[in-house]
Amino acid sequence: MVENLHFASGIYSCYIPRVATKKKAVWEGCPIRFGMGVFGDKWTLLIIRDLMFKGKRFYGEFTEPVEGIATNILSDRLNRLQEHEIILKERDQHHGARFVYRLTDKGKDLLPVMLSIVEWSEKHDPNTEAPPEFMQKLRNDPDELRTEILRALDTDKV
Amino acid sequence: MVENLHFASGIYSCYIPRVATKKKAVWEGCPIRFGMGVFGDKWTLLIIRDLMFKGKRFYGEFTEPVEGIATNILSDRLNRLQEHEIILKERDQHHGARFVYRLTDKGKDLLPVMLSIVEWSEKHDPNTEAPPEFMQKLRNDPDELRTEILRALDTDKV
DNA sequence: TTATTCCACTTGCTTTTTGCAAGCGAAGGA
DNA sequence: TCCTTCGCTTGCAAAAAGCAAGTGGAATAA
Repeated sequence: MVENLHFASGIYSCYIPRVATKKKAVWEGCPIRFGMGVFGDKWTLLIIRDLMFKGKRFYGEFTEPVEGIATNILSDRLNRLQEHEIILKERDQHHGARFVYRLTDKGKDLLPVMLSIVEWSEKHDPNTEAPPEFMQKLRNDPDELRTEILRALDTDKV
Repeated sequence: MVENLHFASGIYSCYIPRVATKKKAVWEGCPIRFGMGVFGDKWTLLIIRDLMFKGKRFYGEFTEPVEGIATNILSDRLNRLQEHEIILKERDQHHGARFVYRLTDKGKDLLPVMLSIVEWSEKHDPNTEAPPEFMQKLRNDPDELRTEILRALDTDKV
């Protein structure tokens, strides 16, 4: 039975040596566990969604009450994302009082993760609001869609 | 600037109407938010990983101290996953005292999400333990890899 | 039949994280 | 100079997670 999983047995075995010790959890090693250490909570991927798909860049924009993240949690998650080098923070050229948050290349690399979540949710959420033309593009020409999104993120930089 | 995101503007706009109201969060609608409502925590995807890649099927196996999930949390997550129809629970034919947990089709549909996380983590975790031959297959022939994994999950059923 | 073991939780308690509202200091503009 | 905006920080209440021990049903052993 488990022998059939021989192709995954490498992944299986890779968890054994690194055990989360008391008071000092180890989140590296296993790829899924590593991911959970970075975005294993409700809010992190929602922030990344806002940066990636919604064109949000300013602190204040993230607090808009769509889901309604608390400002202390937002502050904490933005810091963690900076520590993980998934976003970076710079002064706004045109509006000196505020900062601009942008995805790094490492952050942009999360695009396939985001899109696979979108695809799963659109299929299984009976009340999905994912726009049909987006889903159509995602299914018919995902490479083109990814390129478009990345291009938009780059031009957005200015 | 944001105009460049026209292709995603549908996704953008789809968040506006459904606002998480006080004490009654709405997790449907937006695909990313929907996903977070299902697996937006540290443990859920680790359990799915164990079912999908590690051939684990019994309650006791999930508690093995690799990451070390507490039994009350495990119980809670298994119940939630059942409610979401991502896993199902049956008596073990050969060993009547215990139950077998298995992924439903909806659960197996999470495979692309899992694999995209694996790909991202392998790239960005300097201490990754993802086996090279698995990653090679994932990059060279992802369709074949997915098929293999799904086939193994089905034969595993017996 | 009775006793024992295994299994899958459940309970009670402590610790940590989150949520919420208010406040605060630095920078910029009037 | 004063006022506003921005990006947090603080204090406190509520919820969730972690931990260890206990429980009750089903199977197996005597």
